[in-house]
Amino acid sequence: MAKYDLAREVSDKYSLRGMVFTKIREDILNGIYKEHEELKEAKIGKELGVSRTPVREALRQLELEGLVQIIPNRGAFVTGISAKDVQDIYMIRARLEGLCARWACEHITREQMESMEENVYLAEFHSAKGHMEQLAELDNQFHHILYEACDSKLLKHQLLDYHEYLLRVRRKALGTQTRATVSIKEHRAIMEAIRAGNADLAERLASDHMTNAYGNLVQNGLYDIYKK
Amino acid sequence: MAKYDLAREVSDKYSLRGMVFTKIREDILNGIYKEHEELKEAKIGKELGVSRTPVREALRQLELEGLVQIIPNRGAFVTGISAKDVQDIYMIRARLEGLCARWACEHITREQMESMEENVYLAEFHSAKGHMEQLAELDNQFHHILYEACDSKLLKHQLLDYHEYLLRVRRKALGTQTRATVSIKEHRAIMEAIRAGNADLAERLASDHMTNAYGNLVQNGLYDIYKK
DNA sequence: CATGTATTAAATGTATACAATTATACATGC
DNA sequence: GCATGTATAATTGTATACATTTAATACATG
Repeated sequence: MAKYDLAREVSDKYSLRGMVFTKIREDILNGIYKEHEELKEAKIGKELGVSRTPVREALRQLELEGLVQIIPNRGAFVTGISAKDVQDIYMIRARLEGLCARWACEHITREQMESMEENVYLAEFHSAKGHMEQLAELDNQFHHILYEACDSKLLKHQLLDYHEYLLRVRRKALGTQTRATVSIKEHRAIMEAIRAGNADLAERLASDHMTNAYGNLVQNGLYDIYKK
Repeated sequence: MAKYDLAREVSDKYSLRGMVFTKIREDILNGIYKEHEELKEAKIGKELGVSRTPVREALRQLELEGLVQIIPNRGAFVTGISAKDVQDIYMIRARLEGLCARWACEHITREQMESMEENVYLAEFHSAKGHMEQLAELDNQFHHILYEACDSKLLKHQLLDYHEYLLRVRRKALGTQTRATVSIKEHRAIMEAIRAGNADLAERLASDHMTNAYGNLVQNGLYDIYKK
């Protein structure tokens, strides 16, 4: 579980900078800081009880994450995620999750395979029982296991980026029971393709899984994360 | 030309931090700082005539770029690019350049299309004349035009990242005349597919273009950028 | 001689002070 | 009334000082 945690190696959580980074990041992803809002170093530092230095460093990092835009001598502003951005990310992920599934066919360990199977079983169980709360976390976990299993530091890093970027969007999308049910079926199909070592099938299924998720998102009008 | 420049919007070049960021980045990519070498804030600051503050900020950003690893309370170390990393990047790029070409079919502007055509003509000309020096830059330019034409901020950003990451590798790979000739032919095919609006073909050609480039790289034993 | 420990040195982490830049308010001129 | 210019305030950019942590060294001990 901790093994597939969202925690990123980068930006240690125990330094002030790391904490500030994580805090601002979450506040942006949770909509506490709105699009185009200015993030003033002194104000944030005061709120968190730290000096400007760690705040500055955190903001500079968030710039590279694409969550804030820094205009020299002006300040840091929250860069919103547009509807097109969301669409682009899903299409990009469709390709990359496909590639990830393909590589997982070759590189998945016995332990990871068992984790994945267990994840699918659990999801099916909770879905049948109507425990919707657990499903979001299980969905998270499924993808993290997949990212680990592809055995590519770079691809994993990239997919984690996008995955976290869309956290808010995804939470809402999985709220609808029908999508959750379908999603789990797709997870099972992907899992079985990987277990069978069928790379072509696994790639196609994982890719379609993303396309379908996005289709569901659009269908429910949830594509604009700042409107709903 | 300037329009398709390598310059990144992020990390302004005119602040000290931006300059330090760019400098260290280039020094790593050019092999001046070797793999696992420690980058000490005070030393670098002294060499560049600035204080530790902009150096620190630059290092923290480079961490997110994946070029350095920062161990808390220990220091910043150059993270090398392994042979597997290079392979992974080419495979990832194969997918993403394909997607990029697909989107370019729909979104390319008349002006961009003309730039691309001109680029191919010029490359063919210089190739025939044996002007190898120009080809690397033209190859750069071709891909940058493509990244612009896809009209996706996110995809462009991602591909630029990988593209710059592999700068050194690519320069060497294009050194062989045979590959340069083939590469230009592939550029022409991609260009014509985009002009014809054939998205499926464009995607496949752009994807294969990457696969072939990597194949050439391996064939010439250039995959380990730290050995050769 | 090897090993463990205390001391010292050096590096990073953070806070603060100062400089440079930008935004705001208000006055002045047309 | 509107534009423009200037003074002031606020904010970021950078440098430096201090705190904390880690690494290195010397030395004592078995």
